[in-house]
Amino acid sequence: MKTADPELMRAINRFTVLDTIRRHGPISRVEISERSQLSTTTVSAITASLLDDGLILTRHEGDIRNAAARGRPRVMLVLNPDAARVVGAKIAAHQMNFVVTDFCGEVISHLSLPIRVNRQPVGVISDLIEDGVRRCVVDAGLSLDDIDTVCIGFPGVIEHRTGLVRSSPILSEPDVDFAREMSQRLNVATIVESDSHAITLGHHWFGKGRDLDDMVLVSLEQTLGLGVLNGGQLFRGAGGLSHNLGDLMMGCGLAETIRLSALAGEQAILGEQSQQGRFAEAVRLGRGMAHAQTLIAAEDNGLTAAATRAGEAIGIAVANIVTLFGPPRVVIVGSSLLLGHVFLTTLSEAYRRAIPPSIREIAELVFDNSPDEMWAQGAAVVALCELYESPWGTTGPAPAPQH
Amino acid sequence: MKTADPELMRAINRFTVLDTIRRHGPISRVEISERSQLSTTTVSAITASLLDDGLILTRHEGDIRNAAARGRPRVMLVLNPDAARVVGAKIAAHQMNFVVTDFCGEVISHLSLPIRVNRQPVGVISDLIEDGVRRCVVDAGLSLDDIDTVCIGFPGVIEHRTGLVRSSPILSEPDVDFAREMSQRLNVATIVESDSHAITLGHHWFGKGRDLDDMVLVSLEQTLGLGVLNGGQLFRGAGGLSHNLGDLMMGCGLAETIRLSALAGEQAILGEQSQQGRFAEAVRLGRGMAHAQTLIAAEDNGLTAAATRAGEAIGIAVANIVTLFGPPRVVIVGSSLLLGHVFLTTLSEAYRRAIPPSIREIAELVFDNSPDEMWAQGAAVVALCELYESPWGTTGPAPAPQH
DNA sequence: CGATTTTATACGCGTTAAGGAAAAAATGCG
DNA sequence: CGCATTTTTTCCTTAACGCGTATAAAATCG
Repeated sequence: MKTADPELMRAINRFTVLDTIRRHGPISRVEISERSQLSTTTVSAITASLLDDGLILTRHEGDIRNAAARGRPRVMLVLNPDAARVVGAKIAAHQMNFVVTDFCGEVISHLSLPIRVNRQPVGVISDLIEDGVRRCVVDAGLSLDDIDTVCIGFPGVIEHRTGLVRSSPILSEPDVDFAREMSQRLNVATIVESDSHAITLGHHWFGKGRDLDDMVLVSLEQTLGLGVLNGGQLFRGAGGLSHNLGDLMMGCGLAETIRLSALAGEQAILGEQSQQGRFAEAVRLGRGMAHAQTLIAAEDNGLTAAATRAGEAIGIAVANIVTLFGPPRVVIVGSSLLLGHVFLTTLSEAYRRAIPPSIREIAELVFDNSPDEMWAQGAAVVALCELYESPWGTTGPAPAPQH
Repeated sequence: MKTADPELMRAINRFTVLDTIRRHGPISRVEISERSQLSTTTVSAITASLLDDGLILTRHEGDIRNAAARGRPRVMLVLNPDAARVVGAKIAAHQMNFVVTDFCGEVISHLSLPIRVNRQPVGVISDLIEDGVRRCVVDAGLSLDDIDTVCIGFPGVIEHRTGLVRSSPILSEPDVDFAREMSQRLNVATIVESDSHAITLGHHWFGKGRDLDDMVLVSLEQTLGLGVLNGGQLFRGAGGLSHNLGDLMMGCGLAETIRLSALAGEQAILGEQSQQGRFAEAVRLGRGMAHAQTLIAAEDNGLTAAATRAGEAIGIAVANIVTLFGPPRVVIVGSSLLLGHVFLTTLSEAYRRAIPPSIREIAELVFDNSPDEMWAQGAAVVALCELYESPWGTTGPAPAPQH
């Protein structure tokens, strides 16, 4: 059971203020006070402390109120981008993406490496990731010493609390302690997180979930993942395990059951054709879905059927997720969206038919195919969230030692 | 965003102490301090306040430590059963159950009314519930004025925050504001909650979930419900809606989909036979499942097939729930358990086959068919939880006004 | 039987943080 | 240049936690 002491109180209120400044751009102390329900006194004390710690900056310009601004002008506060730097990474089967971001989550440098890591030994993958991180940091004009935290987004089932990769399609062995591995290699605090969770927070900060504190995100890539945002925070089930939608069983009786991944996973959609020729080439380059889309446009019957089947299954699964979580919005992301029109309309239609009428109105479906960079940025956001919540100094301008 | 102030701090710590006393029976202050990580000073102050408010009592007997107990003997603290009384109710299609409990959740009186409320007008149902509550209170030797809170457990989709019954199989109309209706009739604060949520908390306090702060409960009655306990608290999705498992879609493609309720709902299992003769009689008395079990034992092929089909479907659904929430335990309750051996083994077997191997070990399945009284008691627990969290006085012995 | 030991609880004090009142700062307007 | 106005800071009060220590209550020992 969590007990409360002044420290917790300070942590909560500091985070509230910092998060308010992050969300609502340049903002004055009074407005923070209004938004957060904290007294102006408290806001003043906390902002003083944040300024003292160098986490925020004052900006005297930009008071965009009524031009007839009388009285003492507001001093606007913004995050100090230079307060910290983090690295976010997204590891996929055929592609690795790295970003370095500032304290605001803005991307400073981006590195995309089209390398197949699928089924490589853990040591090789660690090597590749280490190289990617180092290079991306150098590209940003920084050194690893300038980096506060690294967060690596991995497909599969990840135990966030311990940094354990319980199972991942790109690792041949289970239960890899990747967090420790990378922390040691880089000598920087490293978080390992499910890629779905990363992109969920990414959308919460910068994407399709900016306005909501409750939502669900479904990611359709090599694995089928889920991120649940509840009260502005990621919902991590008991044990902090990430979810794996692909393991959901579709079907009524044992005779006809099949896992969702076998219906709508990347491999299931692309099928056997993808093992050969130009298709295999495209897949190897991480462009399997795009290639499939051109084939579908050219009326490839097999692929069209696969896309339809996958769309239906996902639509039903999403309806079930909505039944369980009742979110106001479902954001659907991932490479499978590249399958195009057939897939999307089938999905939407299946969803519409599967959702119980009584809750048909509560959730809206939103599709988004942001580039891989955004996934890496999401991982960076995961790292930033931890920084935001970590304790820094104490509130208030420390009683300056009298000289 | 929730901000912190001394009031919140106090509320958190008071609750922690109160909950520790409730859970760990007669307990001394030192032990509370050890368990809660609060200093002995704080525990002393808070317990003084709780004693002052009459919520707890001291007991000088019962120090069950090492017999060679030297030093000052510990003073044991227990909840004061008389600190409050609440009413819990479980409303089902053919049966209403009421309990009055003390502050510890112990049942003082229990009333079971075998009345069919199914599809009655809202006014009639309200009348019946009102009568039941009043009579149960009188049976306990109390008057309604002695009751602090009433909680009514309803099947269906309930919005706990507002007390709205969004949809329920026993109400013919949607969106009934039952909380207000009953509050007005009884002139006592009334909570409306999903019956699944009620029995979940009931099991957390007294049943199969006493030792766990994270678990999932699946209830199989007229409706198929779900309760998720996360960190010792009920997980209520966005908007505080309760879940409805019965609305889950089983099946891969649109052609073969069917809702879980159509496979494993009470009506789906009992089938058309239950409309006639002695079976109908049994159903009307709320003994449909028990009757079905005797028929199955007598090798009724139709019913056996139905039970098998339902067991398979539920087993798969439970596996999917575990995939999503990863709880260490799943408690399965409800009248359908009365179907007996065929149903239970099919369910377990289907679960075993449907659960992904990687997480096969994390969750255990537990069956429980406690009597209806426990559901009502669970509703009482819901009411008690609100009382526990509500602010009472201030911490510590108020600085006695100097005379 | 009283002194000593041992343990539990209570009390005083210091620290930290929130919040209210009022002063101080910074600007526009007459 | 003084005054009105709005924002921010300063000072003070209140509340709560934790530390150290005093006190209370029993068991043991001389």
